[in-house]
Amino acid sequence: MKKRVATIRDVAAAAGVSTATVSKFVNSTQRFSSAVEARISSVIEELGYRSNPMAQSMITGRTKAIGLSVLDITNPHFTSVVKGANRVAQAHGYTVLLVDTEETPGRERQLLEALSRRVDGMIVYSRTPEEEMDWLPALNRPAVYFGRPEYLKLPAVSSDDQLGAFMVTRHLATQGHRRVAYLGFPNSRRDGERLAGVREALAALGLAPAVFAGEAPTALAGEKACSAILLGRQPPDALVCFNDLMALGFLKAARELGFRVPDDISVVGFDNIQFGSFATPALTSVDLQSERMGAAAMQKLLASIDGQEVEALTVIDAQLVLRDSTTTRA
Amino acid sequence: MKKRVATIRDVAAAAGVSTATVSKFVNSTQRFSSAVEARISSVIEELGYRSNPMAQSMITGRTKAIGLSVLDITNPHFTSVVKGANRVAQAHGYTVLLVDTEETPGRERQLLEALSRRVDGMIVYSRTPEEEMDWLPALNRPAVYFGRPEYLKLPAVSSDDQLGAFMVTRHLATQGHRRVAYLGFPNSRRDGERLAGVREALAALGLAPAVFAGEAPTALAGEKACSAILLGRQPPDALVCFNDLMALGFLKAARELGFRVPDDISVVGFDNIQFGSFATPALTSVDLQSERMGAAAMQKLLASIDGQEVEALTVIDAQLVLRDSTTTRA
DNA sequence: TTGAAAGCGCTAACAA
DNA sequence: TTGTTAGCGCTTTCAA
Repeated sequence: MKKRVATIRDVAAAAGVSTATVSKFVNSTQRFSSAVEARISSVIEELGYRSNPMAQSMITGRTKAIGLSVLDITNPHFTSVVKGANRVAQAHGYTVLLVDTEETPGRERQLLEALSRRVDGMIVYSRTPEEEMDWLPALNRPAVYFGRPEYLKLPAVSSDDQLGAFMVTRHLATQGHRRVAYLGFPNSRRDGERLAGVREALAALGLAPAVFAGEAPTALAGEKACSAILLGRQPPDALVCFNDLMALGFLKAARELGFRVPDDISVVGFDNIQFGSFATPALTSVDLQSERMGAAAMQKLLASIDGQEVEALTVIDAQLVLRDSTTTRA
Repeated sequence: MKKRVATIRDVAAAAGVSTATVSKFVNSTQRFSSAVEARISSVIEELGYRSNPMAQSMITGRTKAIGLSVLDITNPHFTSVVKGANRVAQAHGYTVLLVDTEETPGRERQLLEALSRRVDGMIVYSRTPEEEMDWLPALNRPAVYFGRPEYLKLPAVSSDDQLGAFMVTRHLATQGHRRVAYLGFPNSRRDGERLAGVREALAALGLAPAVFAGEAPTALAGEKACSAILLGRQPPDALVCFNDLMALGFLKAARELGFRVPDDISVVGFDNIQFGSFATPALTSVDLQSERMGAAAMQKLLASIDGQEVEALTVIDAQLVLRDSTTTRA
């Protein structure tokens, strides 16, 4: 016996009204006589009727779903972004379709294009150069972009990376560090801003950073980069890492090489992931408020889906969180 | 000017064929004369036609989407599960709708019921007692369950928690530990199995564990539980924690209390999250192969959607990963 | 206050 | 090889 799900027609028939009436009642677009409403209600209850969201979407063109694409769900920064976005979405009755591009921009376009027809809007955290993302606005769906788009005309949410980097570098300088290095991940859109912040703060003192490049925004890359930084001819007395993951890897490798943080070198990262506080020494970090970023992006997207005007760029500010991986230099 | 998207009818008209022909061609359910195929192709290209997945789903009843519900996306264990599941889904052309129940079972049912009509199947990682989840099979959608269902008749994927706990406890015993304690999280379905494994291994030596209960499966709960464990009258010489997060928190608090791990106490966790290796000392852990679990669950679900027979229970085995938080006792 | 009827964009028999 | 024709389950004028 095939158990068919009840349709609006079944309800209408059983309640002795038209499908139009049921539809309007269910969506509370119109009130009816209490007799009718009661009848419909009880039939719905009895039949266990639930409207078919597909059919509904087909007509209304709205799916109550949002596509969210991140670079790597395994990175706690992105996890927090997802958390924040998801929370807001849920509160508004939306569900999140997750796209993890796994740091491979190749599939990104394909995935998002396929997704675009199944969602009411998308939030995109991408590494692809803006100039190669013309297809995104062309999808003709409300979208929010993470970062500071210069070419793309899309509402965006961004952290203030340059200011964050400036702040932490300035702090390091104030604490007496003079040989500040930056371990970056040049492939990232944010890398330039962070480096600029470091440069800016140092330039005020007539200094410049040594710059190192990691091969990925991961702990492993941080580990690998360590020896070149610490065992070079002019080892720095402070290191600003592109993110906490790299900093964590660096910390581990430094210890294995026999260096002591922060005595030999102060280390800071970005993102303030929770695991920074469980490292030894606990990691000083620039908190970009990842979860708030995700929430802000979702809020913005929902507002724009709702037809509201949204400002072009929302900047979430950075906050320096001091822990034990930084110290004062004589 | 309203830019309308091309429908199958537009394509059919422009190519001088019927919509049925276009449909069959697009879905490659049938071949046509090369002249016709060429004409359709070029029209599709020209009009930028893409089939409307909603309309398609409404008819076929398949959405090419899978609902995946986890307890807390912020926990790296779940993150890895999502990663594994997502990878398999993507490879099969499915997208993942993420549901983060945030450890609050209240919304779970509501969220999943709403989701069930928009997905072809679901994977559920839940904390709700099985007896209260009758609604899940009632949703009448293929589903895969994480754990070992006894009441629910659902295909499942599970780690071998008891064996994992047995292994690590046995190892601790072999290394000379005699006062092994367990810091659990009784709300979890897995807690009982892990504790049973600890008990089993200890019983072989005529020993029994001291059992402590954490208030959440988080690092913070691990921190909080620390003092009661270390400063009690009979402090243990080894502690098995419910998961790595709790172990990490414990490690931190223990250090703050002036204890030394592993000299004063050996500590192990479950999940083998990547951040365990960045703690000091690096955390010994039972690797449950979270990512593989996610992948296995998705594979199983897709197979069952595909109409294949799937075995009731897939067990992913646990592997002990030794690091520096455990040692040998005299 | 209620209902009839025309679709939304597509697929799937079935015909030709 | 191609087309005709019913719908899928629902919303939405528009009329009663």
